[in-house]
Amino acid sequence: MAPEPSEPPEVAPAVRPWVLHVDLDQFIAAVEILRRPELAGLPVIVGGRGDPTERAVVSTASYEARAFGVHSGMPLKLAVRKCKEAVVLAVDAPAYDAASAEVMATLKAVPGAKVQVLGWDEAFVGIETDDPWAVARSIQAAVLKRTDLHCSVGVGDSTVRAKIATDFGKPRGVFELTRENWFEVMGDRPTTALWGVGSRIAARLAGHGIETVHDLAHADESVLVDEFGPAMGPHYRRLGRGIGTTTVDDTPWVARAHGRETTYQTNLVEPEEISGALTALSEQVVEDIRREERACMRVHLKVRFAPFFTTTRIRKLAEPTFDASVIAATAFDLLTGLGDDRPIRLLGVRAEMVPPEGGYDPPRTVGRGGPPAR
DNA sequence: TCTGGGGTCCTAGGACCC
DNA sequence: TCTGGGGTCCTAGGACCC
Repeated sequence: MAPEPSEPPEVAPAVRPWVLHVDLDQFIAAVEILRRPELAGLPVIVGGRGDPTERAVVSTASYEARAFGVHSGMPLKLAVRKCKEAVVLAVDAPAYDAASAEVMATLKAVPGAKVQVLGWDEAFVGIETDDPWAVARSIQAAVLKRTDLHCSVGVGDSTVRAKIATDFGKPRGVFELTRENWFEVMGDRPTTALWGVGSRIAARLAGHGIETVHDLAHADESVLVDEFGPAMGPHYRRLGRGIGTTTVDDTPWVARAHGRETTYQTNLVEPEEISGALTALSEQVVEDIRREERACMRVHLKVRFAPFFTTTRIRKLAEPTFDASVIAATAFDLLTGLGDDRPIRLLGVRAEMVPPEGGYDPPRTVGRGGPPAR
């Protein structure tokens, strides 16, 4: 039994490892507004080729456009219907690559920081400090000074908590989420508030009466194992408690695969145009894997038939290859094997590459965010 | 309303081997 | 005739994230 202290101890804050999650505010829209200052304050939507009559979705909307109910992932046609006065711009990936590189270089220049890049506009920063808020503020200032871009920072004692904290800080703010305030902040929120729980998982959890983060944290582990398996079941319960890795992994990211996919403005029907499309996609994929000098060992075909049915097929190749015609022929063969002659809206070809010497270690979860390796 | 394009990882079940 | 138990590899499919 701990004695009651007569007065609170005056202790200096200890130096501890912290995880900071840095997330740029409306990144893509912000980059566009930087080079077209006259757009500041206007509703800006970036998506597709900038033509709202085409099949495309919103990549990012400015805060002004979001006020109209426009958000990422929304069909462009619907977005402009909601916000008729919006300025619609084409996606310019090279511009965002360049801006992103500046931001990440700024983060890597923070003394003692380990940086794990998660995407164009976000990264974990691991740092040992007695004042994570001061570090967060200095990062915001440094990024703004170098790139004219604003960011929000989540401060946490795990990657999961830091990542989730950021949203509460947006825009341009800092928010801290730790073991101390986790349940106070998150306990009553729906499970979808967790990084890695989407609508499908949430629905399966709800089937067991698990609706909130608190419910998940205190759920019967055997129920979760039965529903989700021995790896994912316990993982979801840990997620509900905000428990995750406490270290930031700054080893360079190694891609497992490269793929290209295209949604056709008019559906494909003729075999010749289908095989032509697969050839074009395969050639693009080969450009990417040649750059990495890692051959294709498995071909993934993705097909979206009209009106809206998507399926994938995989085939391992007898020999690793850089030959686009082999990849295209394999994809065509997989497509033929489906025996489905409905018109095609989308085709995708992905090349899974030969792993580097010694395999993938450590396994990375970039772009997924969540489940533990192993 | 009508749904992009880039990724990663997990599970289940069948084939096959010892 | 009835049928083990362990392991690996492969494919199909699902789910999630930015």
